[in-house]
Amino acid sequence: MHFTHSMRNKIQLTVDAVVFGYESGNISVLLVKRKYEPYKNAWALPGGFVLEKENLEEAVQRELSEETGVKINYLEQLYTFGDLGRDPRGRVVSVSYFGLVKPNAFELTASTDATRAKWFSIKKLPRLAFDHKKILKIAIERLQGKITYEPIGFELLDKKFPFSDLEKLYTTLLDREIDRRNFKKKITSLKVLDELEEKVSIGRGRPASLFSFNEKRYFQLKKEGIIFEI
Amino acid sequence: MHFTHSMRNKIQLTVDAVVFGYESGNISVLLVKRKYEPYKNAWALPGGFVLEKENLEEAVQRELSEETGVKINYLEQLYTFGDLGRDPRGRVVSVSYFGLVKPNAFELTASTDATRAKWFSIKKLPRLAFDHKKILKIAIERLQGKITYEPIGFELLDKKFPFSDLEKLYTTLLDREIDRRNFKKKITSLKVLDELEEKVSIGRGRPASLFSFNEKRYFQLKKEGIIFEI
DNA sequence: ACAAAAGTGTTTTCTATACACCCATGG
DNA sequence: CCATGGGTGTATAGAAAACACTTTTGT
Repeated sequence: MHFTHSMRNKIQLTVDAVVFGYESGNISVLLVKRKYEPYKNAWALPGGFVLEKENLEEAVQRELSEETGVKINYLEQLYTFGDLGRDPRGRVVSVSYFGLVKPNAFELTASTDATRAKWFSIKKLPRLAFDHKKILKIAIERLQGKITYEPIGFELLDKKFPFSDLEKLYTTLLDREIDRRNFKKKITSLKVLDELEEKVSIGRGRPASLFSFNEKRYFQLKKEGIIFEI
Repeated sequence: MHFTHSMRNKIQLTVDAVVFGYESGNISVLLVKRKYEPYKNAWALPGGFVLEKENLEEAVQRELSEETGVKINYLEQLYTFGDLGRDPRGRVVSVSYFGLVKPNAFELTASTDATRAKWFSIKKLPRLAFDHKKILKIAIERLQGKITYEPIGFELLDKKFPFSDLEKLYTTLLDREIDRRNFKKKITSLKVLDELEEKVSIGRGRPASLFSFNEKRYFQLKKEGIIFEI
C-alpha cells in the first residue's frame, strides 16, 4: 500500500525492558510502579514512549535510567508486541528489550525512588499492567533458552565469583539439579574461566577459589555462536 | 517519561517481509520493485505502513498479498529496525518478518504484476532500498541458524519429495557437504518422514522414493523444542 | 555398456552421563 | 570434632563421524 499524508497513522511506539538480575539462587526482574493512568499504581516493566530523534536502544536506556537508575550490563531486543487492544490508550506498539545486570548494579541507586522501582523474584510476581505478563513470560523463556546455547553468566555474575555461584545460576535458571563435576568439566573445556589466586570463605565450609571470565575468549565464543549443551 | 499530547511523536510504523523459497539447490528471496519515491524503481522487501486497526501480522500478510500474491506457508517475527536515518521520509520504524513458502507457491500469481515482484537467488541480489540489505542479512542468518536446531524443511519443500531434495536443501543452506548416510540416519531417527510407495525418476539415474512429512510428529517435535544438531 | 543418481552398514572416536569420597574451614 | 560447603576422577553408554560399494534407471 502506498503511503499518503491522509493515511498517516496514529500508532504510538514505546519500548519496554525486561531486566533480570541474579543473586544467591534467585532470579529477579525489575519493575516500576506506574505514576499515571492507565493502570495507575500497578507494577509494570520499565519503559515508555520513543522520542522522534532517538534510537530504540537509546530510548530503553533513557527510560531505564529515568525510572530506575539501574546500569544495564547487557541488552538485546526481545520481541515487538503490536496486537490491537494491548493498550487502552489506543494503538500502541511496544518494542521490548531483554537486559541483564550484575549483582553490584543490583542496588537501586539513590536517584531512584525506591517505592517506585523494585526487584521482584520471578517466582513471586505482582499483577502486571498491560500485556506485560506475556512479555515477561517470553523474556523468561529467552533467558532459559539462551543459557543452554550461550555461555551466559558473564552478564549476571560479579567480576570475581566462586564456581558454585555459576553452578547455582544454572540450576536456578534450568530449574533442575546438575552434576557438579560434569558441569565443571564442560565449563573448563570451553576455557572461558580464569582461576584466580584469591579465595573466599563464606560462612563455614572450605573456602572457594574465585574465578573470572576470560572476556576475550568469552566474546570470541559468542561470536562463533558456540553451542553449549547443558 | 510521562506521555502528554504535545509530545505525541511522529514515528511511522511499517512492516517488511523477508520471504524465502527453495527450489533445486537455490534459495531465493522475494523482492518488489518500488513504485514511488524514495528509491523509486529500486528493489525492496515487500512491506509497507501498518494501518491503525490491523495487527502487525495482518499488515504483513496484507502487504504480501497486495504486492506479490504469494501465499506464505510460515511466518515469524524477525527483528525491529528503528535506527534514525534508515528512511529518508523521516522516522520510520520497521517490524520485519521472516517467511517461508513451498515451491508450488513459488509461481507468482496472475494477480501479480510480474515486473514488480520477482524471486532472486540470495547469491545474486540487486542493490536494495533503505536498510533492506541489512535486514536480509539478518534473515539469512536466522534461516541458517534455525535449520540446525529445528527440523525445518516442511515449510520449504513440497508435500511429496525425494530424500535428495531434503539433503540438497541442507547442503545449500549450510553451504557444506553432508554425509548422506549419516544425514539419513539422523532424520530417520526423528521419525518425521513417512516413506511413500511412489517413486519418481528425474532424468537418468535410479528412481527415488518419495517422502512426506509426518505433520503430527513434526509439530510435536517443534513444540518440544527439539535440538537437532546437523 | 556406461553414466548418473539412489540406496545402504559397520567401525571408530568422541562426548555425555553416572557415580562417591576427601578437603579445608568455622563453630 | 563435627557440620558445612568445596573440590576432584574414572568407567560406561550413546551419539557422531568417517568411510565405499551396489542398485536401478535413461541414454
